[in-house]
Amino acid sequence: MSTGDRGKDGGKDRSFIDSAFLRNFGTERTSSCTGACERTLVLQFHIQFAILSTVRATNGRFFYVECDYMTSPVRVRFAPSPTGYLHVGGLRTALYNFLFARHNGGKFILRIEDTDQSRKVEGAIENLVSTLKWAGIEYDEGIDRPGPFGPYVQSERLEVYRDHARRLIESGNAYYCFCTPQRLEELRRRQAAAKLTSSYDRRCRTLPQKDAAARVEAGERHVVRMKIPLEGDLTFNDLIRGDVTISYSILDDQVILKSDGFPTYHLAVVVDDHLMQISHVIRGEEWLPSTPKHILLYRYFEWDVPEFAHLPLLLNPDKSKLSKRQGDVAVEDYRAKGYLKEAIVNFVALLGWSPGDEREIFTLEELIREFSLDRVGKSGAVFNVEKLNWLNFEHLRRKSAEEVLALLKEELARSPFASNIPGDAYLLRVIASMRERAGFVRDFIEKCPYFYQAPTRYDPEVVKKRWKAESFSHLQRLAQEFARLEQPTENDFEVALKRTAEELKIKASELIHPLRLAVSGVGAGPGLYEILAILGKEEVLKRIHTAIEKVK
RNA sequence: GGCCCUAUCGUCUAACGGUUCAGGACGCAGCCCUCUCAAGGCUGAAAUACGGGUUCGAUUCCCGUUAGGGCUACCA
Repeated sequence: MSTGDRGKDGGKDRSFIDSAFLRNFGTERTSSCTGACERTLVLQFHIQFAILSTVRATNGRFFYVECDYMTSPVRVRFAPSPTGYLHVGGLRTALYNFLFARHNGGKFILRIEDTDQSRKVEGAIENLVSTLKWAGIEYDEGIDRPGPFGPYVQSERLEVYRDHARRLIESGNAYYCFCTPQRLEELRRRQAAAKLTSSYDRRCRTLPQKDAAARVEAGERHVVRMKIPLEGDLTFNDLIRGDVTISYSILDDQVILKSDGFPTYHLAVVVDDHLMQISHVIRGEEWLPSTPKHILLYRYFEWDVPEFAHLPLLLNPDKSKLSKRQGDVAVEDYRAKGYLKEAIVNFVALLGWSPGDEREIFTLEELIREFSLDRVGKSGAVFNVEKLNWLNFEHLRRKSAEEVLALLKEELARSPFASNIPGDAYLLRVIASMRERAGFVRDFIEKCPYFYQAPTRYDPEVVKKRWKAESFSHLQRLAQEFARLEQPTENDFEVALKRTAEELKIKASELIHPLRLAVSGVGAGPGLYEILAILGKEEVLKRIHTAIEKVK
């Protein structure tokens, strides 16, 4: 919990606080505790639903709290730059924003941050959008969901940023800079050689505004830089980390408008977040150090500052920031590998957030119901595929047979058995028998190809272990028994097999194992009688005869 | 280098100063079940980085050390 001071408002304290808190503490508590105590409480409990419009002392000791309940003050956004694929870290950021919005009855916006022309990748936006939608993360406003604050693509808003840059120059909070990249490069080299912290030396900051304007007018290449106060520091509150203080002395006069006329992230994010009425900025921890620059911009524009929540990073197994080279990082990769969206969403939600009790399996709806920022942790989390696999298994298990059937048919269409896909009734029986053996949909094919095709080879290991010299005659005899059955069920097969074993004076397992090998080619799988019943008498007999000929 | 953030089993985490031999989950090992493989059940190994404080009492609060990460661009 933290203070949510929204700044300049004529001395009035305006904090975001939780409506539930207000209901609980609003009237009764205020009159039963001292002003100082109440104030502390309010500040500690601040959350997000209502604006505290008045906090004033009466009879010298008590505070009364009045509040305006806002209908739906929460507006959050996911603002990726379209550089190719959707990173799992990005998916988590998007998910947390989405969950936060839905949980609080707010809006979730998708904004594309494509202000770096050199990093633009063809088709990246489409891919981003389709992956997000696949995962079930639906946004209320965005590229293809028009809203009142569009356009939602930054490259289509260049005029807005230029206007705002101009405003900052006029108010004296930014200035034109004509330093060439060469000079800056040289500057950095000298600073490095002298073992100094590299930063812009602010040469153009003191240029007379008139001269600078004239040079711009004359067409001289330039950028716009924001002014950082020469001394002091800035403390802001992060919903996840608490107070963070950063000294101005280490901040650069950041470029906010590039020489190509595009804004940098810092300008664009602040302008858009304000114009789009974003209430909470929930983003990756990599932005924590530059947040003071953003807050400074809000102040320069005289805008209210939104709440900030910086999410811990996702890590590689070696704890470095999750990146390519150490496994897959694209959501698309996991999708292609056959992971269920339910599993990925569940898994990613648990990387940094926990429900507080011992539940592990969540649907998206349950996550919406349970999610809250104050149960988000502060430390980075390693992306651990083992647990994702387990979650995939759990979510697959929870799907109805019909759902799995649909998925299986899609998978079969892409498989070697595409030309000969069995009917639904048959597939349903396969699904029932393979359920607890399948972690992925494709396991209903790959772990039991014998349901789609007679074995073409017999696992040599199993042959060695289970196939005895007598097995030929035993199976011969068994085939004769089976041949007499009419439309045999699982139980009929079992009874017939046990009777045969008795007559042969051998243990049932001496028939079971060779038979399993004969019909499936492998040594593992569902119960044998289940397999037999699914395959059917004719197929079983055929496979027994083939095995007798081919196994040696 | 400078600045910022972080620190509980191998991994994800719970514990919001006190019924904690630090709980759960994944993974791992063993046992049970069993026609195999799974699933399931039971059991086990496994953690508060270190050092100082504060306190009657610290995983929990403070400081330092160490370690890891992030940032340090006319990239986001």
